[in-house]
Amino acid sequence: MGRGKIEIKRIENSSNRQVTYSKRRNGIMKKAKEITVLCDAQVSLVIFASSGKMHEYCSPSTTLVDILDKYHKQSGERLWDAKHENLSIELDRIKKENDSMQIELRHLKGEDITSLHHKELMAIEEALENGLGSVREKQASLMT
Amino acid sequence: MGRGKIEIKRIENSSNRQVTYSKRRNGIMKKAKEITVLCDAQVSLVIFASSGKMHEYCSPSTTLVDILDKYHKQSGERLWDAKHENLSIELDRIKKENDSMQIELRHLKGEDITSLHHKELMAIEEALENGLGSVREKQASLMT
DNA sequence: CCGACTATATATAAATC
DNA sequence: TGATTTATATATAGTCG
Repeated sequence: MGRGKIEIKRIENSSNRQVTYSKRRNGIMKKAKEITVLCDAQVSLVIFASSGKMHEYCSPSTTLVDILDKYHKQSGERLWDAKHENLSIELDRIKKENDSMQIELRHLKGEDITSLHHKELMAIEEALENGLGSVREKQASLMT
Repeated sequence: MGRGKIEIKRIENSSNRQVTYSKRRNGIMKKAKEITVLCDAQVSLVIFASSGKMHEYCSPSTTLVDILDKYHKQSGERLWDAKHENLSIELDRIKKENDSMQIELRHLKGEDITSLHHKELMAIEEALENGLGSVREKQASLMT
């Protein structure tokens, strides 16, 4: 709708794309407001430009959270739970990583080693000797 | 836009309202798809009719969860509940703990120590000596 | 890069089937 | 009712300052 017809495909010229983006964004926002008023609908509209900038519209009389809540109920899709689950999984993973580092650290400090066997102790001893070697070398170099 | 101009206020005739709703809903959906393609934007659009029926559009290449996640980051608004927020705070805390343990481990292994000063090196050296002492003592006791 | 300005393409209100 | 067809209102692509 304009001087010339355009195909609906990515606008390659980046400044044209930006201009079209902001014009059309305004257009959609306006339409969203209109349908809200004309048909008393509830609308939530969130747009991210490729630049990462965000714009949103949400009908007055409601909030994004309300709309998502209704969405949640209607679609049966568990938006929150899914998000929640991902976080918990990551938390678990990192906690495990944490635990094993903590054990390694304790061992290197000579703690909690009573239950270790000869082979494991040898490995720790070697690691400590190597570390000590590096540190002493560094110390020496600082003495110039 | 049509045979007659209309004011932007609630359409009182309910069947007209319904008709206008579905026409305009289609229009907005189409516009949303177009801006997505033309300007590679990411769009999430959720509409509830007054009847309670829902319609949604979400750009391909993304999901509502992704968009909400970005929304959350940008707006700083608390879309997620308190429980969720706590999880994410804990995750951050544990990640930091993780990082500092990783650094400590590296130092004990003699890695990444070039930027350390004498005092710090001394502390590490002492820790290593202590560890080595404990480990060797344990080794000796195993030899019965 | 912006806003203002058209000429045209689209969307859609009302009419019609 | 609901789909299709107009006649008109709007949106907007390209242009200019």
